[in-house]
Amino acid sequence: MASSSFQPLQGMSDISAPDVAIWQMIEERAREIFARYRFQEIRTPILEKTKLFTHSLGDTTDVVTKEMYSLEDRGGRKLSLRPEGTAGAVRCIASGAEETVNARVYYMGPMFRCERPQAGRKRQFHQIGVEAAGAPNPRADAEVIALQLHLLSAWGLDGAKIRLNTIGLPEDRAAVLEGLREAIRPRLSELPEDAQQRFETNVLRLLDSKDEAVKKLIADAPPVIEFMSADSRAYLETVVETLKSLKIDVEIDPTLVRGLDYYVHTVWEVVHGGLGAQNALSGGGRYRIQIGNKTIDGVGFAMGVERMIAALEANGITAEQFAPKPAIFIVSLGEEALKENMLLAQILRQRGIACEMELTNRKVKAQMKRANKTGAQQVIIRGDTELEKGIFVLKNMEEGTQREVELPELMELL
RNA sequence: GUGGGUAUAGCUCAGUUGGUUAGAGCGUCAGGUUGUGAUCCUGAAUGUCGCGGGUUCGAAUCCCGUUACUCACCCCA
Repeated sequence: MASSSFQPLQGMSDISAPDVAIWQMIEERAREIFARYRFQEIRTPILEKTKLFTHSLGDTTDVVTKEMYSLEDRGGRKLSLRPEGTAGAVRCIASGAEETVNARVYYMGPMFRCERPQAGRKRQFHQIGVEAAGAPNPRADAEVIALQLHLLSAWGLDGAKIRLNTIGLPEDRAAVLEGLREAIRPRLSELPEDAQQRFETNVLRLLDSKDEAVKKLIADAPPVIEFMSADSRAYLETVVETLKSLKIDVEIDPTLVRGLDYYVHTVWEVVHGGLGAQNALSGGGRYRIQIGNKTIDGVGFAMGVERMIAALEANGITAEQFAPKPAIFIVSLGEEALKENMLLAQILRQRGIACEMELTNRKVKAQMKRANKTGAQQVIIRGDTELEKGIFVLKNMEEGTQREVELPELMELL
C-alpha cells in the first residue's frame, strides 16, 4: 500500500507498464496518420499567461472562471496551466511568419482542469489535437473530420458516431440568441431555477441540457439554424455535402453547442457508448481567435486520450495486446556463463534485438519460468558446459523444441 | 463546487449482532535429487484493516474528521 502522503494529487495518476503500452500505440499510429495528412507536430509550453486563455476561450466560460490551475510567479505575473491546446497552438501560429497562416499542426500532451474527477474526467488529462489554420472553407472542415475518422479506425475503434451542427458567425449570434429566447420565454416559468438563470447568462447552453423539461421545450422550439444568415446555412450544407462525397456519415444535431467562445460555423463531437456520462471522445469545430492585431481562422479538434482508451476497452482492445515482448531471453548456468552471456546480450541489443536475461544464478527452472512470463519467442540457454563446447542451446518456447547451434548460425537465425 | 458509494496482503475480495493468534483465491518465492517454462502436487513469506481522533473492559466492525478512489450533477475532451 502506497504511503498516502506521497500519492499523486487528486485526479492525477501515474501511467506505467503495462497500461502505458496502449498510450504508445495511440501516439505512434496518430503520428503516422498525421504525416499522411501533412500535419506537423508543435510542442507549446504547458504554462502560459492566464490572459491567453481568458482572452481566447472567453472570460465567462466555466473552463476559465473556475477550472484553471492558476498561480502567480515570483514576479507577480498571472499564469495558468493550459486547460486545452488550441489557445497555445494559435498563439504560436500567430507569432510566426506570413506562411504560417496556413499552418497544419498537431499536438499531444497533458491539459489541466481542476474539476471533480469522474469516469472519463481527470484533472490532468491528455489530448491529441489538430489545428488547420486558414480562411473559412467548408472543405477544410470536412478534411479535418475525415482525418479524425481515419485516426479512430487506425486505433481500431468501432461504434463511434459524429454529431455535427453549426453555430453560425458572430454576426448571426444576436439573431440566434433573440430567436431562441423568444421561443422559450412564454414557458420560462415551467423550467427549473438554474435553467432560468442560464436563459439570461448563456441561453445556447439550454440546447444540450439534460433536464427533461428543458429538453421537451427545446424539441418544440425551431432549430437555431433558422435564425442564421443564408451564408451560414450554405456553409453547413457544403460541409455536409463534402462529407457525403467522402462517404462519411454524420448526424446533424441541432442541439449541439460548444462551451468555448472562439467557435464559429461548424462544430462537431464524436460520441461513443460505454463511456458513462462523459460520452464525448472528441470535440471540434471552426474558430476565429484574435491574437494581438492578428485574427487567426482555423478548424481543429481535440480528443481525450483517457476517454479514447475507455472506448477502446469497451471494444475489447486492451493494453496487454500491445505489451512489448523480448525476442530472446537468455538463461545462464554458472559464473563464467553468466559473465559471457551479458556480453552476448549486449551484442544482440546492439544488433537491434530486444533481449532480456536473468542476472543471478537462479536455478534453470526459475529462469525458464521467468522467460515464459516475458513472452519471449526464443530462449538461449548457455551454461558452462556449452561455453566449453562453444555452442548455444536455442529453444523455441511455443513449440517446446530446442537444438544446439554455433555462433555464426545463431547470428544468422536472429 | 454539490450529492451518493467505497477504502482489509502485490492483485481481486471474504470477515457473522463489536470478542481472543485477521482469512481465501490469484500472484511471488522455495521444494517435488542430474540443467528446461506455460499443467500438477507440497510448503513458505507478506497486513499499523487508508490516515487521525472518539465511544468501549475490548474496534477491521460503531461515531466524527481527513485523504484518496469511484459514480452522478455541473462542465467538457
